[in-house]
Amino acid sequence: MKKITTSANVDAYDHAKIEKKWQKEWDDQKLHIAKEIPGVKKFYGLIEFPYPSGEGLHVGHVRSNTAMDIICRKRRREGYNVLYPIGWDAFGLPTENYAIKTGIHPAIVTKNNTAIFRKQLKDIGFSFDWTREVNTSDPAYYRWTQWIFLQFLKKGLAYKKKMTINWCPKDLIGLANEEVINGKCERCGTLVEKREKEQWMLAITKYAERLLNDLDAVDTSDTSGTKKPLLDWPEHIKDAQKNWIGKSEGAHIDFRIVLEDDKNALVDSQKSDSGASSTSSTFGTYSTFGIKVFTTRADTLFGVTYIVIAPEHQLVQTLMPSLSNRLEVESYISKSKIQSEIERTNDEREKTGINLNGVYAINPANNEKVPVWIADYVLADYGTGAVMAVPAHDTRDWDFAKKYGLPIKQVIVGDPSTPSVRSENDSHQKTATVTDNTNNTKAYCEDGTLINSGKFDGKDSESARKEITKHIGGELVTKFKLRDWIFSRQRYWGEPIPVVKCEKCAISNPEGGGWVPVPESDLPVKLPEVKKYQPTETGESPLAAVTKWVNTKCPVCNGPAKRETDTMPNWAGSSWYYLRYTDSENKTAFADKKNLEYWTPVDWYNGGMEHTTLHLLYSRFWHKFLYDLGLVPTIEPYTKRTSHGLILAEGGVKMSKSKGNVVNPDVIVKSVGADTLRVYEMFMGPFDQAISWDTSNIAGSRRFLERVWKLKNLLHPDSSNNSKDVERSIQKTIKKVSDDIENMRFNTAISALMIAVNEMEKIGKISKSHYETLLQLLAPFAPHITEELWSSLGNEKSIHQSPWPAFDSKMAVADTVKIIIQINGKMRGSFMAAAGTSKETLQDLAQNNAEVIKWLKDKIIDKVIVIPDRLVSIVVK
RNA sequence: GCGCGGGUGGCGAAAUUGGUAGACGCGCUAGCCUUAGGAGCUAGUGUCGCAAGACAUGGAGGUUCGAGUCCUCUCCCGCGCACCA
Repeated sequence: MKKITTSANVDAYDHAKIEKKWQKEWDDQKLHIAKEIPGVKKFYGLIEFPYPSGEGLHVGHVRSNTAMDIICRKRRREGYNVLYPIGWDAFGLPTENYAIKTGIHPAIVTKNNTAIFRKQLKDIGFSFDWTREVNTSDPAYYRWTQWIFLQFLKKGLAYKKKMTINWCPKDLIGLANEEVINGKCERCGTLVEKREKEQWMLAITKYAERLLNDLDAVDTSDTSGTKKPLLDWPEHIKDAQKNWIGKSEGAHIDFRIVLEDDKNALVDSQKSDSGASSTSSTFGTYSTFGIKVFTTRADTLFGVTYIVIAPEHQLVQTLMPSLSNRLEVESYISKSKIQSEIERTNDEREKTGINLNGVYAINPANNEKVPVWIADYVLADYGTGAVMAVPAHDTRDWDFAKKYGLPIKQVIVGDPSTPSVRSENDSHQKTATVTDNTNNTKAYCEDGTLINSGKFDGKDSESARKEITKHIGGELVTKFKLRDWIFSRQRYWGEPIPVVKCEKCAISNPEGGGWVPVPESDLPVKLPEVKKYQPTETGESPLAAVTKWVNTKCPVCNGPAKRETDTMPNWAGSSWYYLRYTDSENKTAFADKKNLEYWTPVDWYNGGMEHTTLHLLYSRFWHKFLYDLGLVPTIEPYTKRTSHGLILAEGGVKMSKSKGNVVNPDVIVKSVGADTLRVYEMFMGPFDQAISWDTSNIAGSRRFLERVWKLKNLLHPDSSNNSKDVERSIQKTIKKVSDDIENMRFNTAISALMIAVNEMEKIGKISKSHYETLLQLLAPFAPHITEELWSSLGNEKSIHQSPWPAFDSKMAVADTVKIIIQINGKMRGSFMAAAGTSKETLQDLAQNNAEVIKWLKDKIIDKVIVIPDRLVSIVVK
């Protein structure tokens, strides 16, 4: 028969063979190894290095890695010297937990897992520079993580502090605030508890202002005169960081505390044996025995009807002896202490509190005497741990006042031009003793005009804030939600914190608490072998059991000392890995200055939204710190940041081992090839949006590549008969694919390539040069098949070293255009016209168009709008 | 509650400055080719309608010759933060 199956088989697209062949070839040619070449423009593309979990590579890794791979491949062909490195964020709990279960050393587990990841990544053909691979759990790497910690210590930015931490009773680990989600452990979902523990802290709050301001900094190195932002980040990522840092401008205002005895007489606090210091007993003068509140609404000061302080506030203990309801107060405090985080943050929960009987505060604005309450809706660790309550203008205070029958006093009215929340005659009531002088059903929280505020009546909120603060001797201050970073973990599989505790030094130098840094020359402090990885109930690291390791000599006094057994959180190693990539083998510094100057900052960093407030903020902090020490040349680490959307399982749920819906990329690579997998993941939908995996759609991507493969059968030796149309369509494709890659609109880039292939198939013959251009555009997406076809066309050098196709705008201009005819806004016809046809001619052609005439019959033309090269819009009556 | 994203065919989605809504792909339908096909090729495929045509981008208004796109109000979904004074 006419069977051509054999010859077809010979010619079939054999992805397995092709992909293996070229991966080896590229390796042999060292095609993707980056070298510092002074004078040649560089591009540093970065992906978040993976945690080598036992589950293997996730299809989500493939999505983000492919995206950056495409960009890097394009940059190389645009003449950039490209660094696209890879490594392992290898410290972490899952590995340690696995070690606990199996007894296998985490280092072994890590080694096995990275080997699997490495093979998986190589099989997909990413153009990583594998010679710069880093591993955060490698002593040669964490030596420098420890070294950076010592610099923090030296500058006083690392300190140990006893504090209440979030404790996960399941993982037996302390958590950073950032790792607690809705009162639960981020990793295992267990309710966290509060524990008192000495913790190493990093003073990230010292950098809060700069971390915030530099988000909107202007690039001063750009001398072109345009004010280019320093960070090319999408606004939503900047917003997320800004919200997290949480700057608010407000004022500290002092309220004097007075105590009232049984006879309702005011007694100065000095007379009580509270131990508080007071310099005056005269009503109306300033007393140091007072309470400082933080407020952003000093304009509402005249509306204060009570003061609330956090149960943990020191003043409560000071006042305790003077309280008549001492037992109740004590019981409230102990109750709120054991309250779990989840209860405290539940928004359904009603506010509770208790009055401190006999304790009053004097409003510095009007000398009014208001009661003092404690309530756990006031946070001890924000602001001053005390607030002035203005129920008329704050929702929380409103709720609380309504519940406990506290007075509500309105002092702000809305702009009269906008609907007011209150009636006219209310504004003339000026009484300090009303229980509720508003007719409102909720707090009015907007800015407005002041009333009931003495000489400030009629002022607007904004100016009143400053004036009132000044008037009563308050202080304008700035607060941040950001807290210092809890840097200790009581676990094994992390970087040991390189300090020792020396009792002798603690006596001679009490400032440092006896903590002595390990000399830099003694780094790294290596993790010792342990028998058991199990963390302890007491909250001590498993390292504490290794007495031989723990007992050491003090580097200062040579006396007996004990090593710190806490380790660093896994955010430590990832806070500076992008710097190590520039010089991964360096043994004398974390990276050579010359290399840092050449490669940094990272030009483009893609990663997940989930790292916006943790990793991204932490690493910016470390980078700025190193910049201050003169160790890195730029104030920001990442010039451009983008984020990818998650890949969900079919049905829109998260992929997880337990649900059994995890897609293994190996299986796809084996059955349809890495190129198909790459094309599919780029085509599946908008890159920055979450999307569900859909196996049935992979066939379309495979089909597309097969059609590209078969196009070679349409090669025509005579390229002279290429019509201008074909040329134009190629140019359009160059433009579209180039632009789309820059904007990470990979789905439409592939769609444009599909359109080009469809057109070529339809025409039935293609010239070599057009085919080559198509392959060149497709090459970043599908590097193997394009390389094979490119080479079969007789090219000796790799397609990935060929220049990126140049867009020729002249060739792309069409000489005839389609003109749309609209009648009363509805499309009624169209016609072809030469590009640049005059308005008059177009109108004429439109009105005489056969399809249009019937619509114009018996109608009067009211108006005609002509958009040249586009449309003619006719309005008829 | 606040912040950030989204709502367009059966499905994933396209749509420069407002200018043919649904490109591209999946799926589906019919036909061709095959011993066969989860292969390939051709044609079709928003909804209603025989058709002419009408109606269609979460909903309601508005601006405009013209709105998925701009304005006002509103509903729903996802993510983040969450008593931050």
